[in-house]
Amino acid sequence: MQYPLYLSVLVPLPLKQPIFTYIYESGSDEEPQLVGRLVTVPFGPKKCYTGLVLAQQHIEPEGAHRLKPVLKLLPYPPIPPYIIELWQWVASYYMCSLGEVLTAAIQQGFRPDGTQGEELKRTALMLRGWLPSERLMSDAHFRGYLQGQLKGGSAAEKALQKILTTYRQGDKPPMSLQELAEWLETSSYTINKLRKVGVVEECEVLASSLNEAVTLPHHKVGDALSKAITIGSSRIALIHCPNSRIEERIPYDFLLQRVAKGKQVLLLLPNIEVLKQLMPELQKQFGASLYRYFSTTTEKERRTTWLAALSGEAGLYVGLRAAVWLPFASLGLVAIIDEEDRGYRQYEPAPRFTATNTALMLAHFAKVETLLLSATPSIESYTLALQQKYSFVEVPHTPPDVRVQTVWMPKAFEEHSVQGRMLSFQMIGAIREAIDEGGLALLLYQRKGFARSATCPKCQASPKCPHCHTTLRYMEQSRMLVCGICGYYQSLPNHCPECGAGGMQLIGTGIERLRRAMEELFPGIPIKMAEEVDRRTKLPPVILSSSYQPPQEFLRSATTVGWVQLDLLYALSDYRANELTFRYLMQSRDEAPQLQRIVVQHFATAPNALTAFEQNDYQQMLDFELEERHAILLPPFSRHIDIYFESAAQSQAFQLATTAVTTLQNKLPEVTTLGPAPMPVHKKETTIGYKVTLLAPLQRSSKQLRDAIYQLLDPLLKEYRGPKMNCYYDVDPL
DNA sequence: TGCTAGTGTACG
DNA sequence: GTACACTAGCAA
Repeated sequence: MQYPLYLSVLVPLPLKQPIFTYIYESGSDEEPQLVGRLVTVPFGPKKCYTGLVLAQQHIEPEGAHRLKPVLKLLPYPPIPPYIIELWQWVASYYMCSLGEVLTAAIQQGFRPDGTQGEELKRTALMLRGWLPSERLMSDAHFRGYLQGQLKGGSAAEKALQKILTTYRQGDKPPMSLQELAEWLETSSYTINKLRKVGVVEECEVLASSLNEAVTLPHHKVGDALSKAITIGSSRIALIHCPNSRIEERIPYDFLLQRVAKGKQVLLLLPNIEVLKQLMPELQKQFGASLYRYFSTTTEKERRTTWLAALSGEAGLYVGLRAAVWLPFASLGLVAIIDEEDRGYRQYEPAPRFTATNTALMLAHFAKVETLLLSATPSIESYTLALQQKYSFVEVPHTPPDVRVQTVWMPKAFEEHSVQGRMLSFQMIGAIREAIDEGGLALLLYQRKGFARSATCPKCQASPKCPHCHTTLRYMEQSRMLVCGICGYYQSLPNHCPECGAGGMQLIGTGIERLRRAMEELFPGIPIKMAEEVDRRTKLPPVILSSSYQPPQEFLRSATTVGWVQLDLLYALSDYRANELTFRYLMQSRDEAPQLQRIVVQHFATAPNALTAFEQNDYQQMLDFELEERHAILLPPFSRHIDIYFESAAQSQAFQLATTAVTTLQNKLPEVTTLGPAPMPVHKKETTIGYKVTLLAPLQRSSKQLRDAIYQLLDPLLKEYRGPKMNCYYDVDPL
């Protein structure tokens, strides 16, 4: 008996309600299992999208709408139910549409979208050709009928016999008619006959489903790190590897063992730089069972990896944050390297999610273990370890043999031991040592341009960005005043635009001024900015980096690291500033194998991060942070959610954000609601955004909190009349 | 009256 | 996200 099936299909669009019903006419006797399958469906008057089947039923649903039919059932295996559960969790936890999660989770290449009528772009891994028909293989009646049709002893009947005795479904790729004739040892006339009666039919098959089995790697002699790992009953282990370099945080042997057992292992890395650095060794260790999944690989390779994950191929799956979307059919382990890294956070576009947290949920739904390996774990993870939600492993280590000098700049100025505005005698001495021994001095100064501002000597006015209202910095190279946020630029005016006085003064310092000072102090020595260095030739003796996380390859060669002004990081108005300062200090020393000495200049008195770093004491930083954050209920002692209101109309956005703040403060008094804070324009359009920050106590479940927010804000947005307003959430921002 | 730009609504 | 219907504003 045949009847139509009604499918609930999730479409990859950012809608509040992205699930729609379609009709599927099934051709076979049994009810096909379509949940988890990808289907192409018509949507609206012109478009069609590939969506995910969430449910099926044969009872006609209510509503008099005329339902549209499914256009095509994609030949991928179904997405495992626990993966769909994970995606639903992401949409709910990170407060975004399930359609947005689907868009992120299944890349464009795997779900061809297009215009109705026009042939959908065929996916590259499909093989097209002729094979014995599915009906022949599955339907005994049809088989009998065909055998009756073809005269006994005829060439066609012999060919059918051959198919029935030798062919098993899926063991041959689709063939051309000529190849089919060769296989069946018959003529094109007979093939044509078989085609007409329906013994063979044209079909499309996934190329990868015919992959031959990969030999799994042998498991080798254990490394010390793998031996140290123990995982408790919580199935999550936080592994603290103090003073380690990135390659020392990969438990190769532990991962190999799981792969050798025929399991899929997900290895998450925080950024492309680390990934490139580790790739040769990973390739050596895992060989053919290494599957790569990140944006710089070819689309074909990503698709192979995706299909391998979905078909349950054992192996090590390596990727950046997007690899958490791989639909693993037989996951055995998740390993996250440097879980605290900001590279795991995605801000734009939605879903705004943290891959570390999402990967933990992936492992949770798959009921497998997770390893978090880090040199400086986040306060959040450490707290969970303290609460015994994670088991905690401290890997033995040897403190590095590096000379650490700290210079308190106010005192240095007082003693007149500062040259070129910002370099103490200690710093200059350390740089000179590096130059003399033929090493590399790497100076860190996270301040772009030449000067902080151009200021009028008479009225003290400084040109500001018309979009962001921040003071424009002066860039020496382009001789322009530039906005550090949106990139707006203008030339340096000769006269003050406010009062007309002449002789604008350049106030404050930037990395370009540092370079000029260095050139005066070290004449004849090549001094380069990090971005100018030609990586193919020998490194210059001095490199200036405007990032506190300089490129790994410079750290690898550095013999001296100089922090020109620690305060630019430490004094950020971010409750994670101290934690971040400690982490970057540690990295600038521990990831540099050649390092002899490190000099840190600072203005603040005894920053905790610096003292903890000098004493090589992670615990000291943690204790300080936990106390600070507990006192004012910051994460991990509260939940942090940011709400954004964006519109071209500034006053309306501000007004709505203000109303939201008052409503939230009145109705949720236990939650600290801050803002609205104006946000810099981040897109090219002239939209203005306001941010409202919520810090909610942990007593209430996060689900309850989110529901309460929706209940209060949805009516506000519904009532709002005026220019287009965009409102979105950012849960657990980093 | 005709055109354009902006907005609201629905999409199964 | 895209398509289409609708409306306000404006020029002919």
